[in-house]
Amino acid sequence: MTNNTPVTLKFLAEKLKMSVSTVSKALNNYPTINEYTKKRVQEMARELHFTPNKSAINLKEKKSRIIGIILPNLLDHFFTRSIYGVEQFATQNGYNVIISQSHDDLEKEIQSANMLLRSRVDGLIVAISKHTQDFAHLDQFENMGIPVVYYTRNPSFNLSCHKVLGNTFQGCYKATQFLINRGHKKIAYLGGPKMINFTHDRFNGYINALKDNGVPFSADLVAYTDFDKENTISAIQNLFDNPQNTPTALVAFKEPILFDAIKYLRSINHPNLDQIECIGFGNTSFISYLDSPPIASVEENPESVGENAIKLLLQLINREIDMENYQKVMVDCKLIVHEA
Amino acid sequence: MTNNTPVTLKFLAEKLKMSVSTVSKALNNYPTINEYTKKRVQEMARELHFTPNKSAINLKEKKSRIIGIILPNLLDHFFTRSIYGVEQFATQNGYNVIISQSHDDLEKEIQSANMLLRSRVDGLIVAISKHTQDFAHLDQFENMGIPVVYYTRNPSFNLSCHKVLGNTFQGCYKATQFLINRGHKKIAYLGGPKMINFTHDRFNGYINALKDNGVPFSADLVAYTDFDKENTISAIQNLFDNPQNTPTALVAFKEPILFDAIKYLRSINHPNLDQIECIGFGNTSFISYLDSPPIASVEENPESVGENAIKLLLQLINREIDMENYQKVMVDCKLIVHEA
DNA sequence: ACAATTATTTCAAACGTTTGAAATGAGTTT
DNA sequence: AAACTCATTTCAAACGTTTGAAATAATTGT
Repeated sequence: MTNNTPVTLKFLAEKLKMSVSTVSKALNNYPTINEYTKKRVQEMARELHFTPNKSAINLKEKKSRIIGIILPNLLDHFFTRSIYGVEQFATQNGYNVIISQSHDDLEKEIQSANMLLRSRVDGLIVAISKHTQDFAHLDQFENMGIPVVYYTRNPSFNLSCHKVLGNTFQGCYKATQFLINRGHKKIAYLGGPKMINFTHDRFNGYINALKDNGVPFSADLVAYTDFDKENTISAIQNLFDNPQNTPTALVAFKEPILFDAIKYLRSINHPNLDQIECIGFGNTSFISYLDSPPIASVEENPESVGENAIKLLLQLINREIDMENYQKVMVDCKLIVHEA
Repeated sequence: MTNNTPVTLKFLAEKLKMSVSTVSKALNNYPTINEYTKKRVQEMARELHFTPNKSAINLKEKKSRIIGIILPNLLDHFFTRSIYGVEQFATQNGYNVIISQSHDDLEKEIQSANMLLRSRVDGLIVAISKHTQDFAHLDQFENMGIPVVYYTRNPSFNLSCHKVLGNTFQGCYKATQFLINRGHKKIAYLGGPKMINFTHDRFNGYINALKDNGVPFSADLVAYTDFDKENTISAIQNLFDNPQNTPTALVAFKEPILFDAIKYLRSINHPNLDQIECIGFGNTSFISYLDSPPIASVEENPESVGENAIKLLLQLINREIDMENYQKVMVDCKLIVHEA
């Protein structure tokens, strides 16, 4: 049932014995085209299943109505949820989205960037890989006048770029404050990989909450881990190695890390485990299945982060905001207290 | 720092004082072009950051080197993992991937299909929405000579399409067999939404394993649920409502459903909960955090499903397999027994 | 009936590439 | 010096669309 001649404007024009431009204008509902003509053209187009060729349109219009997203991976629910926000708003505004995973690999990120550049995306939203230090592959876009919005993972030192971030400082502050309010004095902080910049923002939130409440800070109560399990366990061992002076609460960088930590403490039958209250970033749906769930979660509102990123990007694309007028948008976190 | 004149072949040609075709051929490494010329062109291209315009190429070549994926959503790890397989193999073969979520909404699925059609994807991989009964929006592709591979969720009644499926019959058979081998006689089956076709394949796997082992079947031991929590609970109530004649094992359609079930049984303090052995489809990473984890999981190998889908699709695109020669590929499931 | 006005359609160029055919240029051979 | 090679470059058309300007057709006023 395969058609051999593709259905193009030209083909329609020949069928209808009129010019290509009339057909084009009729389909695009130009006011100068006679209503009856429009009807005939549209009917024929429908009948023959005419589908405009986007490549041709892009070429002519010099824009693709595609926006690109580069992110580390799709297995992290933060990112998949953020895409939801992007896609929703993009589609509403007539844009399509190409998602490309870097798998936290710089080489792959460069490849993704190049392919999106060749595809002439109208704008780019990117969460950089763990290893991105050099930004040549991303700067290309701005050099070609294509706006870039960094979201979540961004070059922290660089002020000359547009950013949309979770207000992770505030999230960690809230979490710490919450634990202090519940009477905890020895609150541990388990941070994430040090090269991810907001590890430090969270730490600052933690520190500031302590300070503002007159709770003394102790370096013994701070440890770091990457997402690796063994690493987490040894960090936890450091934090909890002193049985008579053990933390009573824990703020963790991300829930999977927290779960590993809790699991470990259970496995060694930590004496005060029941009294330890934990909070992690993420608000995973799986929490409801855990037997000793965290007392609360820091909800980072990824959909909102995504939505803010695409909103900003569209403003840049439409030149409603000047590209050199660098924006920084912060999305608040919300502390979700889980029912007992 | 925005360039005003875009760097095109023409622009390079003018700079180098040669014709557009020479530049094009030089960049594409034509043998008729002088080596020194090639060097000069390539150098200039690099220097000016020339990026070929994919829309123009697509238009000329009549192919996009893009393959489209439509799937219900990205929150289900089955799908995100399957994408991994697709992307990997696609990239290796010079194809890019556009992912579009239907959110299990038919209208959205139709929109996605149309946009991918306009983008002139070279092939389509699709897992249909729960509500897809009519396939006009997907048949369009085949009518235009664009191959379509259905994966996982597919029109079960339709033999005239290419399919890549998890061998869900075999997976459920294995799970049931495993439980029988462990001495269970009263094994419950908790199925998924009836409109998802492989709900029935799994049921058949269950039934056949019972039959092959001479274990009597009882309709009381079968219940269905969609992904809704209340629904699951009432299904579980039906299965376990008779305290003196309760199942000793359970095979569940999908792990989140299983987790809801277990959680409910705990919440009512079901007397024999400790003896009940459960298996679900999915092999979620979160299992390791559960206190009463399933004894085993049916691993559906989504990466492999994805990889098989893209492999088949590429063969169809390259006309190595005739489009009318409908293929059906089954990917085996693996039973993963969790350590105690 | 003829110009003037308005409605409608068509022309033609452009977007950035690719590619077979034709042209050019530099050597060779006679 | 004419004729022939061969290497290299250029021409020109094509892909499918959009759009301002020009052309044509239909309607109105006088």
